[in-house]
Amino acid sequence: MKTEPGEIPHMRSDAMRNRERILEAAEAAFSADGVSVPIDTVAERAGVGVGTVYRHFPTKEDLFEAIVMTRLEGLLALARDEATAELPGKALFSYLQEFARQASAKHDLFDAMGAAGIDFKTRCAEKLEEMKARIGILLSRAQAAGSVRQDTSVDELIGLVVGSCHAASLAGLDDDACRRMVGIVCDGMRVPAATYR
Amino acid sequence: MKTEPGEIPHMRSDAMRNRERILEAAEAAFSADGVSVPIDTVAERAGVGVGTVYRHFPTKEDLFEAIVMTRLEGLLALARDEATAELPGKALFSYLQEFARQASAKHDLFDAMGAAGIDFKTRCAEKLEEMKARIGILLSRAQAAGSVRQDTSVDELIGLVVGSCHAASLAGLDDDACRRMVGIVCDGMRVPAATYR
DNA sequence: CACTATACGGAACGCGCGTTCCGTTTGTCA
DNA sequence: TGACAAACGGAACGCGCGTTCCGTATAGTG
Repeated sequence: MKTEPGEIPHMRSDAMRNRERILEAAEAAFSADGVSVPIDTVAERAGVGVGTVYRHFPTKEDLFEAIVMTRLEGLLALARDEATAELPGKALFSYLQEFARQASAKHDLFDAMGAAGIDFKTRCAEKLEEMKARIGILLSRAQAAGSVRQDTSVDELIGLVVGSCHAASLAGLDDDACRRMVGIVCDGMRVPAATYR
Repeated sequence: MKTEPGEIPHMRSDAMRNRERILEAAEAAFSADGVSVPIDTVAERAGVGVGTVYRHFPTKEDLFEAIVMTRLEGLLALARDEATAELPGKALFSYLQEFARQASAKHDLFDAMGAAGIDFKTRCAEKLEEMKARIGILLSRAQAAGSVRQDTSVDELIGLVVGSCHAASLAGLDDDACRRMVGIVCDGMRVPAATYR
Protein backbone atom coordinates (compact mmCIF):
# COMPACT_ATOMS: atom_id res chain seq x y z
CA MET A 1 0.00 0.00 0.00
CA LYS A 2 1.30 3.41 -0.95
CA THR A 3 0.64 5.76 1.90
CA GLU A 4 -0.23 9.21 0.64
CA PRO A 5 1.17 12.09 2.68
CA GLY A 6 -1.38 13.24 5.25
CA GLU A 7 -3.30 10.02 4.97
CA ILE A 8 -3.67 7.90 8.06
CA PRO A 9 -1.50 4.83 7.54
CA HIS A 10 -3.40 1.57 7.73
CA MET A 11 -2.23 -1.37 9.77
CA ARG A 12 -1.41 -4.52 7.86
CA SER A 13 -3.75 -7.43 8.48
CA ASP A 14 -1.19 -9.72 10.07
CA ALA A 15 -0.10 -6.87 12.28
CA MET A 16 -3.63 -6.40 13.56
CA ARG A 17 -4.00 -10.12 14.20
CA ASN A 18 -0.75 -10.27 16.11
CA ARG A 19 -1.60 -7.21 18.13
CA GLU A 20 -4.79 -8.92 19.21
CA ARG A 21 -2.99 -12.14 20.06
CA ILE A 22 -0.41 -10.31 22.11
CA LEU A 23 -3.08 -8.52 24.09
CA GLU A 24 -4.88 -11.78 24.82
CA ALA A 25 -1.69 -13.53 25.84
CA ALA A 26 -0.65 -10.65 28.05
CA GLU A 27 -4.09 -10.51 29.62
CA ALA A 28 -3.88 -14.16 30.54
CA ALA A 29 -0.27 -14.09 31.69
CA PHE A 30 -0.61 -10.94 33.77
CA SER A 31 -3.81 -12.19 35.35
CA ALA A 32 -2.21 -15.41 36.39
CA ASP A 33 1.21 -14.28 37.55
CA GLY A 34 1.22 -10.51 37.81
CA VAL A 35 3.48 -8.12 35.95
CA SER A 36 6.57 -10.11 36.73
CA VAL A 37 6.09 -12.49 33.79
CA PRO A 38 8.90 -12.08 31.26
CA ILE A 39 8.01 -10.57 27.90
CA ASP A 40 9.44 -13.71 26.31
CA THR A 41 6.68 -15.70 27.96
CA VAL A 42 4.01 -13.38 26.66
CA ALA A 43 5.51 -13.59 23.19
CA GLU A 44 5.58 -17.37 23.34
CA ARG A 45 1.98 -17.59 24.54
CA ALA A 46 1.01 -15.33 21.68
CA GLY A 47 2.94 -17.47 19.19
CA VAL A 48 5.03 -14.49 18.21
CA GLY A 49 8.63 -13.31 18.47
CA VAL A 50 9.76 -10.82 21.08
CA GLY A 51 10.55 -8.30 18.39
CA THR A 52 6.94 -8.30 17.35
CA VAL A 53 5.76 -7.60 20.86
CA TYR A 54 8.12 -4.65 21.06
CA ARG A 55 6.98 -3.22 17.76
CA HIS A 56 3.41 -3.05 19.06
CA PHE A 57 4.29 -2.03 22.59
CA PRO A 58 7.64 -0.22 22.73
CA THR A 59 7.99 -0.94 26.43
CA LYS A 60 6.80 -3.54 28.83
CA GLU A 61 5.07 -0.77 30.69
CA ASP A 62 3.11 0.14 27.59
CA LEU A 63 1.79 -3.38 27.34
CA PHE A 64 0.98 -3.41 31.03
CA GLU A 65 -0.88 -0.16 30.65
CA ALA A 66 -2.96 -1.46 27.77
CA ILE A 67 -4.14 -4.34 29.94
CA VAL A 68 -4.64 -2.57 33.22
CA MET A 69 -6.31 0.53 31.84
CA THR A 70 -9.38 -1.41 30.78
CA ARG A 71 -9.55 -3.03 34.21
CA LEU A 72 -9.39 0.34 35.90
CA GLU A 73 -12.02 1.67 33.51
CA GLY A 74 -14.39 -1.04 34.59
CA LEU A 75 -13.83 -0.39 38.26
CA LEU A 76 -14.20 3.34 37.73
CA ALA A 77 -17.51 2.88 35.96
CA LEU A 78 -18.75 0.76 38.82
CA ALA A 79 -17.61 3.37 41.31
CA ARG A 80 -19.55 6.03 39.44
CA ASP A 81 -22.66 3.88 39.57
CA GLU A 82 -22.37 3.16 43.25
CA ALA A 83 -21.95 6.86 43.97
CA THR A 84 -25.67 7.36 43.42
CA ALA A 85 -26.91 4.33 45.32
CA GLU A 86 -29.59 4.90 47.94
CA LEU A 87 -27.68 3.20 50.74
CA PRO A 88 -24.19 4.73 50.87
CA GLY A 89 -22.94 2.21 53.40
CA LYS A 90 -24.04 -0.75 51.39
CA ALA A 91 -22.69 0.91 48.25
CA LEU A 92 -19.23 1.31 49.74
CA PHE A 93 -19.07 -2.19 51.08
CA SER A 94 -20.30 -3.95 48.00
CA TYR A 95 -17.93 -1.88 45.92
CA LEU A 96 -15.01 -2.96 48.07
CA GLN A 97 -16.07 -6.57 47.73
CA GLU A 98 -16.26 -6.31 43.97
CA PHE A 99 -12.91 -4.56 43.93
CA ALA A 100 -11.41 -7.37 45.97
CA ARG A 101 -12.97 -10.02 43.77
CA GLN A 102 -11.45 -8.55 40.64
CA ALA A 103 -8.11 -7.92 42.25
CA SER A 104 -7.74 -11.48 43.47
CA ALA A 105 -8.66 -12.83 40.05
CA LYS A 106 -6.35 -10.49 38.15
CA HIS A 107 -2.98 -10.36 39.81
CA ASP A 108 -1.76 -7.45 37.73
CA LEU A 109 -4.21 -5.19 39.55
CA PHE A 110 -2.13 -5.54 42.69
CA ASP A 111 0.91 -4.37 40.83
CA ALA A 112 -1.04 -1.48 39.39
CA MET A 113 -2.18 -0.43 42.84
CA GLY A 114 1.43 -0.37 43.92
CA ALA A 115 1.18 -3.50 45.99
CA ALA A 116 4.38 -4.77 44.42
CA GLY A 117 7.48 -2.66 44.64
CA ILE A 118 7.43 -2.05 40.90
CA ASP A 119 6.83 1.49 39.75
CA PHE A 120 4.53 0.73 36.90
CA LYS A 121 2.05 3.31 37.99
CA THR A 122 3.92 6.09 36.25
CA ARG A 123 1.48 6.50 33.39
CA CYS A 124 -1.51 4.90 35.11
CA ALA A 125 -1.14 7.61 37.69
CA GLU A 126 -4.08 9.75 36.66
CA LYS A 127 -6.41 6.76 36.45
CA LEU A 128 -5.29 5.74 39.90
CA GLU A 129 -5.88 9.24 41.18
CA GLU A 130 -9.38 9.20 39.77
CA MET A 131 -9.88 5.79 41.33
CA LYS A 132 -8.86 7.15 44.70
CA ALA A 133 -11.12 10.14 44.27
CA ARG A 134 -14.06 7.90 43.36
CA ILE A 135 -13.57 5.66 46.35
CA GLY A 136 -13.17 8.80 48.39
CA ILE A 137 -16.66 9.86 47.33
CA LEU A 138 -18.13 6.52 48.29
CA LEU A 139 -16.39 6.76 51.63
CA SER A 140 -17.53 10.32 52.30
CA ARG A 141 -21.12 9.50 51.49
CA ALA A 142 -21.07 6.51 53.79
CA GLN A 143 -19.53 8.66 56.49
CA ALA A 144 -22.09 11.41 55.98
CA ALA A 145 -24.84 8.83 56.26
CA GLY A 146 -23.37 7.73 59.56
CA SER A 147 -22.74 4.24 58.25
CA VAL A 148 -19.01 4.14 58.81
CA ARG A 149 -16.42 5.60 61.14
CA GLN A 150 -15.04 9.07 60.49
CA ASP A 151 -11.41 8.47 61.38
CA THR A 152 -10.33 6.61 58.27
CA SER A 153 -8.75 7.98 55.10
CA VAL A 154 -9.15 6.63 51.58
CA ASP A 155 -5.52 5.58 51.52
CA GLU A 156 -5.97 3.51 54.62
CA LEU A 157 -9.13 1.90 53.32
CA ILE A 158 -7.55 1.03 49.99
CA GLY A 159 -4.47 -0.27 51.73
CA LEU A 160 -6.60 -2.53 53.89
CA VAL A 161 -8.45 -4.05 50.99
CA VAL A 162 -5.66 -4.30 48.45
CA GLY A 163 -3.05 -5.37 50.96
CA SER A 164 -5.20 -8.05 52.49
CA CYS A 165 -6.17 -9.55 49.15
CA HIS A 166 -2.59 -9.47 48.01
CA ALA A 167 -1.45 -11.29 51.10
CA ALA A 168 -4.28 -13.75 50.67
CA SER A 169 -3.30 -14.66 47.16
CA LEU A 170 0.35 -14.99 48.11
CA ALA A 171 -0.63 -17.27 50.98
CA GLY A 172 -2.69 -19.38 48.62
CA LEU A 173 -6.02 -18.54 50.25
CA ASP A 174 -9.09 -18.90 48.06
CA ASP A 175 -11.59 -16.29 46.95
CA ASP A 176 -13.87 -17.16 49.80
CA ALA A 177 -11.22 -16.38 52.36
CA CYS A 178 -10.56 -13.15 50.52
CA ARG A 179 -14.22 -12.21 50.73
CA ARG A 180 -14.31 -12.95 54.44
CA MET A 181 -11.25 -10.80 54.99
CA VAL A 182 -12.76 -7.84 53.21
CA GLY A 183 -15.91 -8.51 55.20
CA ILE A 184 -13.94 -8.10 58.40
CA VAL A 185 -12.54 -4.81 57.15
CA CYS A 186 -16.04 -3.62 56.33
CA ASP A 187 -17.32 -4.65 59.73
CA GLY A 188 -14.42 -2.85 61.32
CA MET A 189 -15.32 0.26 59.39
CA ARG A 190 -18.81 0.24 60.87
CA VAL A 191 -17.71 0.30 64.47
CA PRO A 192 -17.25 3.77 65.93
CA ALA A 193 -14.85 2.80 68.69
CA ALA A 194 -14.62 -0.26 70.88
CA THR A 195 -13.56 -1.34 74.29
CA TYR A 196 -11.82 -4.58 75.09
CA ARG A 197 -13.84 -7.16 76.87
CA MET B 1 47.67 -20.76 65.05
CA LYS B 2 48.30 -24.48 64.70
CA THR B 3 44.95 -26.18 64.91
CA GLU B 4 45.31 -29.50 66.69
CA PRO B 5 43.15 -32.27 65.29
CA GLY B 6 39.89 -32.50 67.24
CA GLU B 7 40.31 -29.05 68.65
CA ILE B 8 37.60 -26.50 67.90
CA PRO B 9 39.16 -23.94 65.56
CA HIS B 10 39.01 -20.41 66.85
CA MET B 11 37.79 -17.52 64.74
CA ARG B 12 40.36 -14.89 63.98
CA SER B 13 39.75 -11.53 65.62
CA ASP B 14 39.32 -9.58 62.39
CA ALA B 15 36.90 -12.23 61.20
CA MET B 16 34.77 -11.79 64.29
CA ARG B 17 34.79 -8.04 63.92
CA ASN B 18 33.73 -8.24 60.28
CA ARG B 19 31.00 -10.74 61.03
CA GLU B 20 29.58 -8.31 63.52
CA ARG B 21 29.79 -5.41 61.09
CA ILE B 22 28.09 -7.41 58.37
CA LEU B 23 25.24 -8.33 60.68
CA GLU B 24 24.76 -4.71 61.69
CA ALA B 25 24.84 -3.48 58.11
CA ALA B 26 22.41 -6.18 56.99
CA GLU B 27 20.11 -5.39 59.86
CA ALA B 28 19.96 -1.75 58.86
CA ALA B 29 19.68 -2.37 55.14
CA PHE B 30 17.03 -5.06 55.41
CA SER B 31 15.02 -2.98 57.85
CA ALA B 32 15.01 -0.03 55.54
CA ASP B 33 14.48 -1.64 52.16
CA GLY B 34 13.52 -5.26 52.67
CA VAL B 35 15.35 -8.30 51.38
CA SER B 36 15.72 -6.85 47.93
CA VAL B 37 18.86 -4.88 48.79
CA PRO B 38 21.85 -6.21 46.85
CA ILE B 39 24.55 -7.98 48.81
CA ASP B 40 27.01 -5.47 47.38
CA THR B 41 25.18 -2.74 49.25
CA VAL B 42 25.35 -4.64 52.51
CA ALA B 43 29.04 -5.24 51.94
CA GLU B 44 29.66 -1.58 51.25
CA ARG B 45 27.71 -0.47 54.32
CA ALA B 46 29.78 -2.90 56.36
CA GLY B 47 33.02 -1.56 54.86
CA VAL B 48 33.88 -4.99 53.59
CA GLY B 49 34.25 -6.83 50.27
CA VAL B 50 31.52 -9.08 48.90
CA GLY B 51 33.77 -12.08 49.24
CA THR B 52 33.94 -11.52 52.96
CA VAL B 53 30.18 -11.44 53.25
CA TYR B 54 29.97 -14.75 51.42
CA ARG B 55 32.57 -16.41 53.59
CA HIS B 56 30.49 -15.67 56.67
CA PHE B 57 27.12 -16.30 55.06
CA PRO B 58 27.40 -18.70 52.10
CA THR B 59 24.10 -17.53 50.71
CA LYS B 60 22.01 -14.40 50.81
CA GLU B 61 19.31 -16.48 52.38
CA ASP B 62 21.66 -17.44 55.21
CA LEU B 63 22.25 -13.79 56.00
CA PHE B 64 18.56 -13.07 55.79
CA GLU B 65 17.88 -15.91 58.18
CA ALA B 66 20.39 -14.64 60.70
CA ILE B 67 18.59 -11.31 60.81
CA VAL B 68 15.01 -12.44 60.70
CA MET B 69 15.37 -15.32 63.14
CA THR B 70 16.02 -12.97 66.03
CA ARG B 71 13.03 -10.86 65.07
CA LEU B 72 10.80 -13.90 64.99
CA GLU B 73 12.21 -15.04 68.32
CA GLY B 74 11.15 -11.78 69.87
CA LEU B 75 7.65 -11.98 68.48
CA LEU B 76 7.36 -15.61 69.55
CA ALA B 77 8.37 -14.76 73.07
CA LEU B 78 5.75 -12.04 73.19
CA ALA B 79 3.13 -14.43 71.84
CA ARG B 80 3.97 -16.89 74.58
CA ASP B 81 3.53 -14.18 77.18
CA GLU B 82 0.21 -12.99 75.82
CA ALA B 83 -1.09 -16.56 75.80
CA THR B 84 -1.54 -16.38 79.56
CA ALA B 85 -3.06 -12.93 79.78
CA GLU B 86 -6.31 -12.55 81.73
CA LEU B 87 -8.19 -10.87 78.89
CA PRO B 88 -7.78 -13.04 75.77
CA GLY B 89 -9.41 -10.47 73.51
CA LYS B 90 -7.17 -7.68 74.67
CA ALA B 91 -4.19 -10.02 74.44
CA LEU B 92 -4.88 -10.87 70.82
CA PHE B 93 -5.44 -7.29 69.77
CA SER B 94 -2.45 -5.82 71.50
CA TYR B 95 -0.31 -8.60 70.10
CA LEU B 96 -1.47 -7.81 66.59
CA GLN B 97 -0.69 -4.16 67.15
CA GLU B 98 2.81 -4.93 68.35
CA PHE B 99 3.28 -7.29 65.44
CA ALA B 100 2.24 -4.55 63.04
CA ARG B 101 4.47 -2.01 64.71
CA GLN B 102 7.53 -4.21 64.32
CA ALA B 103 6.64 -5.23 60.79
CA SER B 104 6.25 -1.67 59.59
CA ALA B 105 9.57 -0.71 61.14
CA LYS B 106 11.44 -3.71 59.80
CA HIS B 107 10.62 -4.26 56.18
CA ASP B 108 12.32 -7.62 56.01
CA LEU B 109 9.60 -9.05 58.22
CA PHE B 110 7.15 -8.65 55.35
CA ASP B 111 9.38 -10.67 53.12
CA ALA B 112 9.75 -13.30 55.80
CA MET B 113 6.00 -13.58 56.17
CA GLY B 114 5.79 -14.18 52.45
CA ALA B 115 4.36 -10.79 51.67
CA ALA B 116 6.82 -10.43 48.83
CA GLY B 117 6.90 -13.06 46.14
CA ILE B 118 10.33 -14.20 47.22
CA ASP B 119 10.62 -17.69 48.65
CA PHE B 120 12.96 -16.87 51.45
CA LYS B 121 10.89 -18.70 53.96
CA THR B 122 12.45 -22.05 53.09
CA ARG B 123 14.52 -22.38 56.21
CA CYS B 124 12.51 -20.01 58.39
CA ALA B 125 9.60 -22.32 57.76
CA GLU B 126 9.51 -23.96 61.15
CA LYS B 127 9.73 -20.66 62.97
CA LEU B 128 6.90 -19.36 60.85
CA GLU B 129 4.86 -22.44 61.62
CA GLU B 130 5.40 -21.92 65.30
CA MET B 131 4.45 -18.30 64.85
CA LYS B 132 1.22 -19.30 63.18
CA ALA B 133 0.51 -21.82 65.90
CA ARG B 134 1.13 -19.20 68.60
CA ILE B 135 -1.18 -16.69 67.01
CA GLY B 136 -3.65 -19.50 66.56
CA ILE B 137 -3.64 -20.01 70.32
CA LEU B 138 -4.25 -16.33 70.97
CA LEU B 139 -7.09 -16.41 68.46
CA SER B 140 -8.67 -19.54 69.91
CA ARG B 141 -8.56 -18.16 73.42
CA ALA B 142 -10.17 -14.93 72.31
CA GLN B 143 -12.82 -16.91 70.47
CA ALA B 144 -13.45 -19.15 73.44
CA ALA B 145 -13.86 -16.07 75.60
CA GLY B 146 -16.46 -14.81 73.15
CA SER B 147 -14.39 -11.74 72.37
CA VAL B 148 -14.02 -12.28 68.63
CA ARG B 149 -15.92 -13.88 65.79
CA GLN B 150 -15.65 -17.60 65.17
CA ASP B 151 -15.53 -17.60 61.39
CA THR B 152 -11.96 -16.47 60.91
CA SER B 153 -8.84 -18.57 60.44
CA VAL B 154 -5.33 -17.72 61.55
CA ASP B 155 -4.21 -17.42 57.95
CA GLU B 156 -6.86 -14.86 57.24
CA LEU B 157 -6.05 -12.88 60.34
CA ILE B 158 -2.34 -12.85 59.60
CA GLY B 159 -3.04 -11.94 56.01
CA LEU B 160 -5.14 -9.00 57.11
CA VAL B 161 -2.51 -7.60 59.43
CA VAL B 162 0.61 -8.29 57.39
CA GLY B 163 -0.97 -7.40 54.08
CA SER B 164 -2.39 -4.14 55.33
CA CYS B 165 0.84 -3.01 56.88
CA HIS B 166 2.76 -3.97 53.79
CA ALA B 167 0.42 -1.95 51.62
CA ALA B 168 0.67 0.92 54.07
CA SER B 169 4.43 1.07 53.91
CA LEU B 170 4.42 0.82 50.12
CA ALA B 171 1.93 3.66 49.96
CA GLY B 172 4.11 5.74 52.24
CA LEU B 173 1.62 5.84 55.11
CA ASP B 174 3.05 6.44 58.54
CA ASP B 175 3.01 4.26 61.63
CA ASP B 176 -0.06 5.98 62.90
CA ALA B 177 -2.05 5.08 59.82
CA CYS B 178 -0.76 1.56 60.17
CA ARG B 179 -2.00 1.39 63.72
CA ARG B 180 -5.43 2.70 62.74
CA MET B 181 -5.65 0.10 60.00
CA VAL B 182 -4.89 -2.74 62.36
CA GLY B 183 -7.40 -1.18 64.72
CA ILE B 184 -10.07 -1.49 62.06
CA VAL B 185 -9.19 -5.12 61.56
CA CYS B 186 -9.44 -5.71 65.29
CA ASP B 187 -12.80 -3.97 65.47
CA GLY B 188 -13.98 -6.05 62.55
CA MET B 189 -12.95 -9.17 64.41
CA ARG B 190 -15.18 -8.24 67.33
CA VAL B 191 -18.35 -7.96 65.34
CA PRO B 192 -20.31 -11.21 65.04
CA ALA B 193 -22.11 -10.35 61.81
CA ALA B 194 -23.62 -7.11 60.55
CA THR B 195 -26.38 -5.78 58.44
CA TYR B 196 -26.07 -2.91 56.05
CA ARG B 197 -27.70 0.30 57.03
C1' DC C 1 61.04 -12.29 62.91
C1' DA C 2 59.43 -15.84 60.00
C1' DC C 3 55.91 -18.73 58.61
C1' DT C 4 51.39 -20.32 57.48
C1' DA C 5 46.54 -20.97 58.09
C1' DT C 6 43.02 -17.87 57.80
C1' DA C 7 40.65 -14.11 56.00
C1' DC C 8 40.18 -10.41 52.77
C1' DG C 9 38.84 -7.63 48.46
C1' DG C 10 36.92 -7.19 44.37
C1' DA C 11 37.21 -8.65 39.53
C1' DA C 12 34.79 -11.94 36.95
C1' DC C 13 31.14 -15.23 35.84
C1' DG C 14 26.28 -16.95 35.07
C1' DC C 15 21.69 -16.05 34.68
C1' DG C 16 17.28 -13.73 34.01
C1' DC C 17 15.12 -10.28 31.74
C1' DG C 18 14.16 -5.86 29.19
C1' DT C 19 15.34 -4.07 24.92
C1' DT C 20 17.56 -3.54 20.33
C1' DC C 21 19.11 -4.90 15.75
C1' DC C 22 19.05 -6.80 11.44
C1' DG C 23 18.46 -10.30 7.94
C1' DT C 24 14.23 -12.55 6.25
C1' DT C 25 9.34 -12.99 5.20
C1' DT C 26 4.88 -11.29 3.84
C1' DG C 27 0.86 -8.40 2.82
C1' DT C 28 -0.60 -5.01 -0.42
C1' DC C 29 -1.00 -2.52 -4.53
C1' DA C 30 -0.11 -1.58 -9.32
C1' DT D 1 3.20 -11.09 -10.85
C1' DG D 2 6.77 -7.95 -9.48
C1' DA D 3 8.25 -4.69 -6.22
C1' DC D 4 8.63 -2.64 -1.81
C1' DA D 5 7.18 -0.91 2.56
C1' DA D 6 5.72 -3.09 6.57
C1' DA D 7 6.11 -6.59 9.79
C1' DC D 8 8.36 -10.61 11.59
C1' DG D 9 11.57 -13.65 14.45
C1' DG D 10 14.94 -14.42 17.40
C1' DA D 11 19.90 -13.83 18.21
C1' DA D 12 22.46 -10.59 20.69
C1' DC D 13 23.31 -6.83 23.94
C1' DG D 14 23.25 -4.38 28.53
C1' DC D 15 22.38 -4.40 33.14
C1' DG D 16 21.53 -5.89 37.86
C1' DC D 17 22.50 -9.13 41.06
C1' DG D 18 23.85 -13.60 43.33
C1' DT D 19 27.83 -16.22 43.60
C1' DT D 20 32.66 -17.84 42.79
C1' DC D 21 37.64 -17.51 42.39
C1' DC D 22 42.10 -16.31 43.31
C1' DG D 23 45.95 -13.32 44.24
C1' DT D 24 47.05 -10.53 48.34
C1' DA D 25 47.14 -9.21 53.24
C1' DT D 26 47.34 -10.32 58.05
C1' DA D 27 46.56 -12.41 62.72
C1' DG D 28 48.47 -15.71 65.53
C1' DT D 29 52.23 -18.77 66.76
C1' DG D 30 56.96 -20.48 67.84
